[in-house]
Amino acid sequence: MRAEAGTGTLGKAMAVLEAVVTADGPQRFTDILARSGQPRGTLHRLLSHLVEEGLLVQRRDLSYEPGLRLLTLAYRSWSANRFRDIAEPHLRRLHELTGETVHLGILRETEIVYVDKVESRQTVRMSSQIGKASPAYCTGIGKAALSLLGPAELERILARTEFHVFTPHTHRSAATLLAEIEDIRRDGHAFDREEHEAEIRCVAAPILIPGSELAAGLSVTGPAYRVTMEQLSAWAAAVRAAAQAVGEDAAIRLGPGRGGP
Amino acid sequence: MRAEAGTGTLGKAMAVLEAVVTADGPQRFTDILARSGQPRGTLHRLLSHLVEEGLLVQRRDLSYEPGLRLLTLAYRSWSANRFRDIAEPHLRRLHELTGETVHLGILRETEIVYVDKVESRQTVRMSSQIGKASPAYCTGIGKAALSLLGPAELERILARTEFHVFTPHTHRSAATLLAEIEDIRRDGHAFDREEHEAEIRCVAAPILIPGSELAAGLSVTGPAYRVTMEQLSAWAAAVRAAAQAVGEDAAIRLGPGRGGP
DNA sequence: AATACAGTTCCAAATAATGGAATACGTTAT
DNA sequence: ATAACGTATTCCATTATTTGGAACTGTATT
Repeated sequence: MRAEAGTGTLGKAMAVLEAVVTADGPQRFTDILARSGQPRGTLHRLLSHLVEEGLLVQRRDLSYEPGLRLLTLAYRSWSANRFRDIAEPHLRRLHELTGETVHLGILRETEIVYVDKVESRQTVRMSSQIGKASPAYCTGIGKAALSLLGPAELERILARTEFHVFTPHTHRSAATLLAEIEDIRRDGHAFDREEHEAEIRCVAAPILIPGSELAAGLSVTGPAYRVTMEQLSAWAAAVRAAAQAVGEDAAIRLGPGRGGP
Repeated sequence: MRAEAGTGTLGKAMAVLEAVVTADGPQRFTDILARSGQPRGTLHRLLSHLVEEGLLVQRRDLSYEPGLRLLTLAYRSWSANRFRDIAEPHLRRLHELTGETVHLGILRETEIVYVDKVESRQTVRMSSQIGKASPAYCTGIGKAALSLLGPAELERILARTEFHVFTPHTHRSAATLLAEIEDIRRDGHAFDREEHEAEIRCVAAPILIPGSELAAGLSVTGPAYRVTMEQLSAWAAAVRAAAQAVGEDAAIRLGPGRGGP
């Protein structure tokens, strides 16, 4: 497990929590012991505290799994998120125009976190993937959001990015990515040319969230067999317009005062 | 703010986090100072740690709001939740049968937390309200789940319950609730007769989650103008059957070994 | 019964948290 | 300009919590 920063006890607790949450099944004490590298005594107390707080639950067989408190906290913060609320009608409109799935995402470090989604097919899980985090360097919204950053911040993020190769089209280094980011700045929109998932393409545009120093974006995504690059290019103007509209709405309704993303 | 238990530093941090998350807008330092009752120095360090961990975000105007890490953690634990996964097809089947909204909920202390939902109308927010917590004593799933508890646990929960009156039909005391819980144990299903929200009724059945010591339930909910008590009674057998099926599936696929809710 | 393994408890030492007070910052009023 | 105010931040000696190795308990396994 990664070394935790200068966040003292809280950092350790969160690292342990993360270790349990990212594992695929219930974790026994020894599993977590190995994953976390904490000494036995310390880990035991940490786990008790996490259970007492409802962040973890202990099963009858003593193994640990995520507790419901996380879900409740996330629900509260999600439904109080004014930025998402403001963006929603614009996402809907874009979905009606294109018939394809529309995403709203916010950049956090090297990842893009999806905070809303509008889609046709009802087959869907959760709001399918609200809260899901994907690498920024190989997703449309991610690259769009990166294009908003200043040089120093961009460099810091890229230095931390691991260029994992997902498909033949995935960027393999910062060099090619930086070149594309130049294009994105010029054009005002970004494409995902099957870089993260094969057979999945998207066109995205950046949004600056006023008040917070957050970089966000929205996108239209579709399967390659149905959505050609020409089709995406044709939608680009509408995507830029929607992003712009969200930004303006947010500037008015969030501003420096009450309420925020 | 409620006094935090013996969870040391983590408890304080979570209390502060909760204070920010439950507030309706971004909170300034002084707001949180008043709400949390922590001394200035302590609170300031706590907030920095929460921000460093990504649990809070600080805006340009210095106010604090929920960070994205909560959403990501919740997403991971939700999508890895095998109990929800197992229940899902049964919820879907029940939805197809009734045409009304179907919920899956798990009891946590005095509240029922919704962990999945299947509904027709696509107008919906988030998975509308996954992660939302409602009082157990006035909801169908809540009362169904309470009926699974032993006397000691039930008493402990009821002692902590505040009987807030939401509608003319809301239980006003433990006495009437306990009487109804007897009925629920006998019948195997529970009704919500517009007790939490006016014009909203539901029929629910309890599920015992094996492995965890969790009490859960599922329900069919509809608006009073469309769903009569007779209709709900007619659905009760199907709801019981679905709950039973989820329980059996879970017993097989969760068991004492790998994987869990 | 003996052995191995997993989880829990203990406690002196180390460390991080504490919190009151002083300081810096930004804003509005004089 | 300058003063006055409200707010956020930093400081640091004290204190309480965390730390973590080791001993202990309980439960399977041979």
